[in-house]
Amino acid sequence: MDEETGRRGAPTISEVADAAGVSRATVSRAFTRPGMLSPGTVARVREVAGRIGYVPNQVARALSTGRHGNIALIVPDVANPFFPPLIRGAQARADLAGYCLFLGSSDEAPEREETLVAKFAGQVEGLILVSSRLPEERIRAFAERRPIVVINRDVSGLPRVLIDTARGIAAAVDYLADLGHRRITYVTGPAASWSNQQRRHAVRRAARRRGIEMIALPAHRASFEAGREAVPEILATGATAAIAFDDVTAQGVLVGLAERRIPVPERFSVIGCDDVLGATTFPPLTTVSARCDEAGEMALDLLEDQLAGRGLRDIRCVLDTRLVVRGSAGPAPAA
Amino acid sequence: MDEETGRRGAPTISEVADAAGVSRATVSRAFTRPGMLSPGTVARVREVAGRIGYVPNQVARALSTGRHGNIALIVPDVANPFFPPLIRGAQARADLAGYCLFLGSSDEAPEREETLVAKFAGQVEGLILVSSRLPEERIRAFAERRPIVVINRDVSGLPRVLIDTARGIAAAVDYLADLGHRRITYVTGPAASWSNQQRRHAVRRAARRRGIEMIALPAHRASFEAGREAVPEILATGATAAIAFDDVTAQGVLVGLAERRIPVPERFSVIGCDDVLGATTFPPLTTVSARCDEAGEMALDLLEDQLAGRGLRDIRCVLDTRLVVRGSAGPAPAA
DNA sequence: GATTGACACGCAACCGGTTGCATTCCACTC
DNA sequence: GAGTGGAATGCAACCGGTTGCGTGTCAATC
Repeated sequence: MDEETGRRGAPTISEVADAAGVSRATVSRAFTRPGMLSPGTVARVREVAGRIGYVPNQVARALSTGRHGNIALIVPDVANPFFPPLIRGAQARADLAGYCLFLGSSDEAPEREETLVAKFAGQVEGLILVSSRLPEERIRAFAERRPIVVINRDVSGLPRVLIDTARGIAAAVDYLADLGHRRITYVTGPAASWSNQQRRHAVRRAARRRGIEMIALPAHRASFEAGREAVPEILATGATAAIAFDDVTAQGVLVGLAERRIPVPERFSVIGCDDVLGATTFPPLTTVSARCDEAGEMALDLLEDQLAGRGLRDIRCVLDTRLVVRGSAGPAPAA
Repeated sequence: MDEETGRRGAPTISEVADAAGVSRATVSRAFTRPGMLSPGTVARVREVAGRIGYVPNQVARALSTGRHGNIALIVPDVANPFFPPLIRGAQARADLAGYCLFLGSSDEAPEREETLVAKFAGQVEGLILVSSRLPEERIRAFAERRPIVVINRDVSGLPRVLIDTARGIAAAVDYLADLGHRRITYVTGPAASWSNQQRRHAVRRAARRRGIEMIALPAHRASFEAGREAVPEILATGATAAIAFDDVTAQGVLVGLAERRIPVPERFSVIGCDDVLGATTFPPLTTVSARCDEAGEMALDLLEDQLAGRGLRDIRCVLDTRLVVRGSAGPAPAA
């Protein structure tokens, strides 16, 4: 008993062994391989263990077996609503497989991500990196030490899951074109982001195919504010609709328009991407669903395969997307 | 080298010792107590270690020292915007103190929280439980094993930080009263929540003091939808303003009002609580700031004190709040 | 020149589990 | 009654670090 804190050291396997009159090996097996022991012994050991409050020490177990039972999931920013569904998906799968999920948030800073990964690497069996901001060679270096699965980052040679918004974006452009829009803008996201590049190209391609004009506007900062501040520029282009890099940016656009008393969708149409806001905006946001939850599930399945020794090293899972029509896009206003 | 995966076992302290021609103890000390060794030895050992890619094994270290260098932070739901600022605050402090923060999300389910805490308990030095949904005796039981700090839960005997919204709420009621509102509603949050009870009482007390009428409306579900669905009931009371349990609920109210083309704040005023949405709504939400980031910082500081052996076991930190005026509340409409 | 003490380093035990192998016991077969 | 095989359990090494204590070296002191 620690005098200072009143907290006593947890009972160890040896104490249980003494109390039950068996060897430490037997206690260990009573928990890990009960089939090896006589039913009576198992019951007796467990009873004693329960009585004195013994809980196997995970750390010691990990040291001798090399298996920690933990998986780390690192995201750039927990505050970004894109990630929680993904986290939840991964967590559900981790539960099923008996793994404990450790979450880390890097605040979009590569250095923080680096230290986070390094610290986690020693305590988990594998890691999932979401929208990693790390240089590719660093990711590869870590992958030498531990199995790694990446999400939304196309690192060849590693298992990766990519959300392919191209199809959904194309549907969004078609939708706008069908509604009579002839000039649209794309409000850009982080320049370094794989998703942003992919989305921007998708908008451009689809617009060209439909013969409508597309103007890309650089985002000066992150997300919401970027969207809000882009509104004057958007309007200056003479466009009648905007597709935003993500839902949060789209929400910014929505607010910027509301501030100028421009009714949506009557006078201007807005489409987001990711479908993370649900119907919490006004008007409810028409958006491209990214199925983030499935991305999380899939990443965990891939990692599990790696850990089990089965599963390919170089596998590229692409998740398709579709347009979710709500109320923020409508017919182009008469000129 | 593992034939299957191409991944080799990490170099151990023994390999470094052999390569550098010193004992394992010396290698260990070269990293943990360089002052004990001659500068030349330290340099040589580190050089060799770096060359063969040695990284101290955290698990082994934790086993022998009992110090893991990890802290767990468990929240009910990462998707709730209340938590990210708190997480960030805690993380910043953890960095400073050299701890690695493990995050867990319990999805509001006590059983999940229970297993999460149990799994984490063996691998961290201490835990922070935010808005825990666990029965008090369970929290106490875990606190026997590891230092625990709780946030927004008044468990006597444990270090706890409480966000006291009473003052801010009172200011909000005063503000509304000053603007001429005579009947207001409070849109309730989760019944089991400590914060909800506290806020509800605060509204009632302040309303009585100012001699205005206060009507509490039960929330049928969580947050956003609760707010949106409460709008008809709110309007039926004849009230001219609403204070919502939290910002997300307030956002729901805002959307519900917008759907009915009721302009805010011209015809109805809305005030939220927590200040987690910033100015991302339209109109920007007037709200009671909860200083969640500071709560996270403070909790980590308290935990650190516990771990260092200093610090009281039974300490109750109360964070004050204040009203943040934006644009969602205005003068009461003329009757 | 013997004594002393600081310094640098090695030895070996220890943290709390797991596990290959040896041992004991017993029922069963020939 | 000796031989055999399987079931139940113990022994002891091992996982990869940390650390108290002991030893050897060398310069300073008397």
